[in-house]
Amino acid sequence: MSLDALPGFREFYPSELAERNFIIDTWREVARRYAFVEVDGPPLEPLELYTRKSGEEIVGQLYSFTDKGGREVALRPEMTPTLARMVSAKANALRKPIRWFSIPQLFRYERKQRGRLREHFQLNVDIFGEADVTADAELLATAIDMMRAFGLTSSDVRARVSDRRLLRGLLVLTGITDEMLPGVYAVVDKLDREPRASLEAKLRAGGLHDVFIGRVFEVLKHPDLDTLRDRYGDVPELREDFTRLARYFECLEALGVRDWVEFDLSIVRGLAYYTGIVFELFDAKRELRAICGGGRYDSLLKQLGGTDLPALGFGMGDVVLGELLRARGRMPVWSPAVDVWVAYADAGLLDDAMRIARRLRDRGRSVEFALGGQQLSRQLKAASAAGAREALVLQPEELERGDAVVRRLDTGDETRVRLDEWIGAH
RNA sequence: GUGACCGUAGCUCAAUUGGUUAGAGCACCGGACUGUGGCUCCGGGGGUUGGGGGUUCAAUUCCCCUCGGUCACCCCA
Repeated sequence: MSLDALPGFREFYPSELAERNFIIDTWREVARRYAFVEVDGPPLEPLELYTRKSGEEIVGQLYSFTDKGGREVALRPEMTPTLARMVSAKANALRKPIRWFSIPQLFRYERKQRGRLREHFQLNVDIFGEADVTADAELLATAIDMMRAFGLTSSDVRARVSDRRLLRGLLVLTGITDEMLPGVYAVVDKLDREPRASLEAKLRAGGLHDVFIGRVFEVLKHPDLDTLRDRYGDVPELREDFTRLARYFECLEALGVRDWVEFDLSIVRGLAYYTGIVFELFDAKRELRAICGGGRYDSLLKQLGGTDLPALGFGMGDVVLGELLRARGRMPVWSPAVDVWVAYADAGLLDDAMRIARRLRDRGRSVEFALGGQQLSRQLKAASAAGAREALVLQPEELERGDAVVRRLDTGDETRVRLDEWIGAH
């Protein structure tokens, strides 16, 4: 074929679609346990929904075009702006806190890489209208419980959490101003991936004096919470942040996920709109990209021109997660499954086979038979290949008497049955 | 967007220093075993060697361009 699928877009053959469905079904099931309800929005949105504010980072990677009506439109690169609009439109009518999840297919125009395509399915779980840290813990517990539902353990997957308010407070103490913060966040985000020298160079290029640079690294060399508290716990401006984080970990303990989580001040997340506790889930061996990321974005709804509601949420894509599940042997191997194969010894019995298939299908069974008049040995071979558990073998004389043979395809055992009774028992 | 490496049937790979109609295994379809499958044997379809151009008597093999893939960077979901 000369017309291949576009780069970065996937075709799902049966086994691949089965894997995708396994992931999505598990997401739905756990979201349901946590009492989140599912919503969805348009896959195509006005371009301005993303260019207006959101993150300017996204704009360069938008899958956008002009439609036939002259509108500038974009395939959705993320779900949050749509959700923000939906919440704002009915903010007064919706019971708070609003607990929503959605599983949109998202699109980005960028170079394909491992774990990163131009299209993916992403679970979004969000809570709107709750400012208390309990909601932050509930959200992370949901993400972690999903890992558990996939059969992964706390030695397969780790969660790292931080709080942008604490990080900001610590940096402000060192004399960093709000204008310098974005540049510093960008460097903090790369703390464990790049050598210190190149990070310092970046800060310097961002206009920071060496004095500040030294102080920034001084703060960041205490990644664990206890050390930070010992050192900065008495600072009045930070007291609230330490109290909140302590409560956060208490909640995580009560929700049963504490042992999956570690504090890491260097987690800031790329998106500019996060305002509070942020987190990432990643494989413990650090072989793959982040599995999931999220946090609190209290001011986003208002910034997008909607209601002023506190909000928090996370996104989890199917691509990295799928890679991890396969690598850890947690992805079910798909095989076809047919309940009953109706085989006929004589092509003249094909119509009888169809009538019997019809009756079994009416009863909800998955039934297949040879569409072309194949010889019996072919039919049974096909029945095995189709994953049929049993074959109903029709013979002219037996059928005349209302009998048939049921052959179990795994053991080869055969039993003679009264056809009507056997069908009725299904 | 930048850089490096790699492109032979659906998949995994062959093809002697460039040498005739590019082969094999698996998979698929069919035949043999003619009231019963998984084994075995036999056969079949399927490749303008990613595409285009160049060098040569001759290119899967050498050179250039292009497209695609992989990895890293960038950026992030």
